[in-house]
Amino acid sequence: MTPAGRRIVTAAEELFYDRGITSVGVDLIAEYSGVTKRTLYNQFGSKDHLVAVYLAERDKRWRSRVRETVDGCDDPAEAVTAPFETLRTWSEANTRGCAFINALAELPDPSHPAHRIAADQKHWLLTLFKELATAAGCADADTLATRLLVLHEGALATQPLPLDTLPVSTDLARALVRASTAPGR
Amino acid sequence: MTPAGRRIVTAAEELFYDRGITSVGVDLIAEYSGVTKRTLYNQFGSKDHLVAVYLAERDKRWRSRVRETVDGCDDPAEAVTAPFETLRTWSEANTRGCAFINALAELPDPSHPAHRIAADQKHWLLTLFKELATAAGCADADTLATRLLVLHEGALATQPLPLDTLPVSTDLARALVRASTAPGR
DNA sequence: TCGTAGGTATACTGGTCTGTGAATCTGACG
DNA sequence: CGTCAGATTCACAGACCAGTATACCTACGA
Repeated sequence: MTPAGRRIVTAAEELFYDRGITSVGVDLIAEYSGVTKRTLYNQFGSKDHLVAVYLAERDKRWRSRVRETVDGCDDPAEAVTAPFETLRTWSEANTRGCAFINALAELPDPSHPAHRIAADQKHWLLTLFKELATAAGCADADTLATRLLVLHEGALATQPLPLDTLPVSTDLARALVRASTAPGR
Repeated sequence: MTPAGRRIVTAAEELFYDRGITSVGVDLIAEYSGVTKRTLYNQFGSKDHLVAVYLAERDKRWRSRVRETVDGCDDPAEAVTAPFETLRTWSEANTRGCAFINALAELPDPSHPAHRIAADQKHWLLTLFKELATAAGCADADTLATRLLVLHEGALATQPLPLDTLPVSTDLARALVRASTAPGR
């Protein structure tokens, strides 16, 4: 990707997330990234494609943050709930909820690439939870993983509201992991 | 509200939810409800106001459905998770996630009436969970209520994705209620 | 030295959007 | 019969939007 292309994606990430995809026009993105609209179209071809790149790039950044947090855990049981810790720091700069759920809300057409990207992201997180739970020796890793995903998404979805759900979600997630690794079970 | 006004709101409920607020123009709503655009503006003044009415009306319908389900429960412990049962039947005709979360995604301006309506809705559900938990004699009703809310919103948010999270969420919700009313605690 | 890729500058097309103006119609109710 | 609110008809303003056309500039590598 050319330097101009990179600047465009950076601007798109900020504007699309903060103001919504439909509300942000290509002219604004071009102006914001100090680039001509012609360049934007030479690089990405269409707004829809730029939206797809924006989501894919954001997904990539988020996954590497999660991976970092997971790898920074000594205890395998602690690692299972590492994505909740990522969410805590991630939320400091991202207070408009989940970019992928939001994108689905704005782009109802199921054939839009955004739908595949969003589905892939959630599926990736579910699989990660499964793998981490299995590695930590949790009972019924499949159910536990789905439970953790629901808690994660619930905390993320309610983030734009004045409810402060993350601490409670994280606590419950840890309790579930603890319970499924308890010697009694 | 005049008969025409009611038809407009009905059309708006369907179109806004299924296709997104920004993607649906007032012309489409007018055509869909068999009414002139002039009438629409005479009744509601602006699209933003119509959006607010749409959300308020949907909220009203949903609350009465929840109340019905709650009132249909014999066991107070069963009543605590009644909103999850409502969500099950509600989801049969509403597969695009939460209309309020979606509205926040599309309307980033915090001064838009949609924000207040959405916040009120989630706050109402949280309070309901608290009341029901207290009535059922649950320990730590406040924390339990927040946990249930997160599960509810998580199931709702992941609904547009191919994940089938509702059964697992409902099971966990019931288990949490059971645990907090156990004689041991 | 010359071609080419990446970028700039600017004007423009065709369409859609929210919202308004002005005149007319219709039916219920006093 | 007269009034008036609700509704229709239809044209139109003004803004914005995605995407295109054309011409030009610049740096770099064969």
